[in-house]
Amino acid sequence: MYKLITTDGNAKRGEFTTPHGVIQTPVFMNVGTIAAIKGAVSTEDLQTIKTQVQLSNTYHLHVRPGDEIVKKLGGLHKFMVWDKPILTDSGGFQVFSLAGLRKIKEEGVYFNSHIDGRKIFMGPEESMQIQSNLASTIAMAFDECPPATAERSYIQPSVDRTTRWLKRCKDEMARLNSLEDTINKKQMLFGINQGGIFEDIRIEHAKQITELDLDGYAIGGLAVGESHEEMYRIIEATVPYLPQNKPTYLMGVGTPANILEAVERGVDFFDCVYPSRNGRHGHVYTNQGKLNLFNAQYETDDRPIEEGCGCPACKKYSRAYIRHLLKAKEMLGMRFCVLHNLYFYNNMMEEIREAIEEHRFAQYKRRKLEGFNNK
RNA sequence: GUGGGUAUGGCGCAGUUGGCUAGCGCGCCAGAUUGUGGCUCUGGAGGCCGAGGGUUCGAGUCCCUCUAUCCACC
Repeated sequence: MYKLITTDGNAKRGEFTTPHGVIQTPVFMNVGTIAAIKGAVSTEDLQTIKTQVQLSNTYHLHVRPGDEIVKKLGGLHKFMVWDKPILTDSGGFQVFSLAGLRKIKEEGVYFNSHIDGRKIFMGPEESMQIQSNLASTIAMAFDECPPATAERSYIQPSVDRTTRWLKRCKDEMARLNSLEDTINKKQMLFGINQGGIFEDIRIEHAKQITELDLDGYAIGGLAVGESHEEMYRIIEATVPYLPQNKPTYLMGVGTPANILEAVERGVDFFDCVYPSRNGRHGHVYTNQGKLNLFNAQYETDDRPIEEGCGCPACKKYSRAYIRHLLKAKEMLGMRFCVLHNLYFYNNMMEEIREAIEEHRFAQYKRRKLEGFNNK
């Protein structure tokens, strides 16, 4: 259940109540694709870096260790020892982003495993069954995510199929939630809006999926090659046609600046691999922009990544030490950077929520963006 | 001491029967990365080819001397 606390322009400050606790929005979900945030990050760490929601992935967990195994062990929450909300992505994106050979049919998608190459079929029902086995808090609909370069003639039939798939997802989820041995019988389902960079297709699709009365709605198929301007234009055009009494989730986005722009346009949920992946690569976020700790200039820099930052890395360790760890390919270096970046994101979301509550979001955003550009 | 091998960017190596601005891997210096394969990709800097002499239109490639180093033997 989504409760709107207050607004500031189009920016929304809300609370989303789930069976695993309340999510304060806007929120950035921390990506742990394989039931772990890469970089040796534990549940204990997540508590210190203000994580509210973890995101895991249907496709990855289906391939390894297998959703049946996770179910036997009591579901994802018990498996990874995390009692707060978990959102599972449907596997739709992975089918299109990393499976090399694939065939899209009305019933679903045939493709090869990226682990051992074996053939896998996944359709709406399979995705729901896997997510039900994983017992996440929120399941995502199984959709097709076409590239930004896709033409209208490809997008329209693809979106129509995604709509048909969404109805099947809803029916299957309802069936699964009613079964006796289902772990989470209150699993929520978010639908996904598609339509590439065509506003009219986006809007029409938004209207159609809104009728299905799901628990939340995502905007998918963005940040896949189009420009920032195009992305903002589509968000601005689409959000008004999604239900305002449900959370809006912008999938896979993005940079801190992307998030500020999207919050301003009414988005509540975000997720992105940037803070964790960039962290593993030594790129760290600060209020003065992004730093690459591999750069030679940090070799003797004994300052923390960011002065005054409350993350476990900045409290004690220097840029020079972390750079050394990174250069030596020591896991601890990655770990510090990932913890810092996730803290940076989670903390920024907290600041955003406060700014909206105090109706000074526009000012907050402007200052933040100015800082990022200082680099 | 004798015989043999090797000397090419920080390290490890390619460089055909001598032919144009000497390559490659790693490292180094930068840059990409948006519902994650700790990956991958893209640029860049850096070498008077151990030293000296010779042959030749032309030598990293052939010849001589020296130096360094490795192996075997005494």
